[in-house]
Amino acid sequence: MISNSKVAYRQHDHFRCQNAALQQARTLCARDKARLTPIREAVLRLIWQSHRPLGAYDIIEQLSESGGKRVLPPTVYRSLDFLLNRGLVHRLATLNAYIGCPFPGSVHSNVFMVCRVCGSAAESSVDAINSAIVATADRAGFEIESQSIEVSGLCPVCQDAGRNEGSVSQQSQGSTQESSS
Amino acid sequence: MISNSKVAYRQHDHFRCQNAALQQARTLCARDKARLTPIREAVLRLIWQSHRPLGAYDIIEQLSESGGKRVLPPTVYRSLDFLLNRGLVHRLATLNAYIGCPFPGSVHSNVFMVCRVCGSAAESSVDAINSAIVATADRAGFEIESQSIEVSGLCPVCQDAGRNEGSVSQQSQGSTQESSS
DNA sequence: ATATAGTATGTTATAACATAACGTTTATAT
DNA sequence: ATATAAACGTTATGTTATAACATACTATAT
Repeated sequence: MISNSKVAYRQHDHFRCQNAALQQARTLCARDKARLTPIREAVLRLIWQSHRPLGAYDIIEQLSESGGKRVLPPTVYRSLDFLLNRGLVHRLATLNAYIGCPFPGSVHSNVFMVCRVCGSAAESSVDAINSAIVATADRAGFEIESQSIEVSGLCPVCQDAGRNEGSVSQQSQGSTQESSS
Repeated sequence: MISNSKVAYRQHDHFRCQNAALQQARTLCARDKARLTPIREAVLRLIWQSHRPLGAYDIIEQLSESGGKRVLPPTVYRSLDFLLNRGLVHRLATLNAYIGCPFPGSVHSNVFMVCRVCGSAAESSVDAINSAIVATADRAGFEIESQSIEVSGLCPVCQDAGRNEGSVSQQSQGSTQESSS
């Protein structure tokens, strides 16, 4: 089992997540002689600004604002492809959104738990799930090449907030960054 | 365990699938006093024309052709919403496509196994997977509301076809119907 | 039979997500 | 320095989905 659920939904020093992710990315790219160009790094940094999956057009918007110059879709989608191929980010199909991988480099099949309220997502890699899916595929004679496991619901923090009668939390899921650290 | 993988990928009397699905839909809708209108039934019928998930715009296209009159997106999306809410069809997020549910009415959490080559998809509901996911969510304190489990790869038929050197199969995944019965 | 309330559908427009195609620039190896 | 490949810029368009409002249909109570 490997998971970031303990940290993803809660307040924490998110700069450490972000910096760790960037450092890992640099290391992995250097090892593979892949070029983590400024654009690619900027995209990765934006994705790691929170634990909330980020849409491609949010990235385009933010990149355009910070850089002064208009960034166009192909630029961002190309960076996303690069990061996806290297396992540095994942795409969440149910949201059309992208999230940083907290443990790149390790081969793993993942479950994403996305909070409907705050939008944060945690990733877990669990052998039991994987082997159950493999067993199911085997029974069907199906040869697995890739998989997507996404769960939507309420994270622990938003469950508590709900019990305390909608007082706290309920972070906007809009396109701009907020302290979801 | 409940699955249609034995039939989904292989040649079979698909009219029986289609008719059974329509009959079940009528029964369920009657029971729930929900109106399975002509448009909704036509959409469901199109979705059940094969075991391949069908895109919304494919449905729009086919409906427009058969009806003589242009059908517009909201019409189809509204029917899809109806069918989704009743559990008569599922949406596959990784494909932006819709597929008939072979066992509506029964509460189940599903794995979809989508063949990359022929495009057919089978659905299985497996307790072991479900409980592994529930256990994972529990460990994270996450409350599940919905889930999406999609596996892509090769179905048994296309594996065989591949071994026999790309001779057979390789059905087009285009927008028009073909014998995927 | 008629009013009415609710549900379903028609219609126009646009939002949101993604890629094709081609030209230019930049990095890297020789 | 030059050739090559990789990355990026730019224009255009493809694909999926929904908002908003108008009209029509259906069921029900009177």
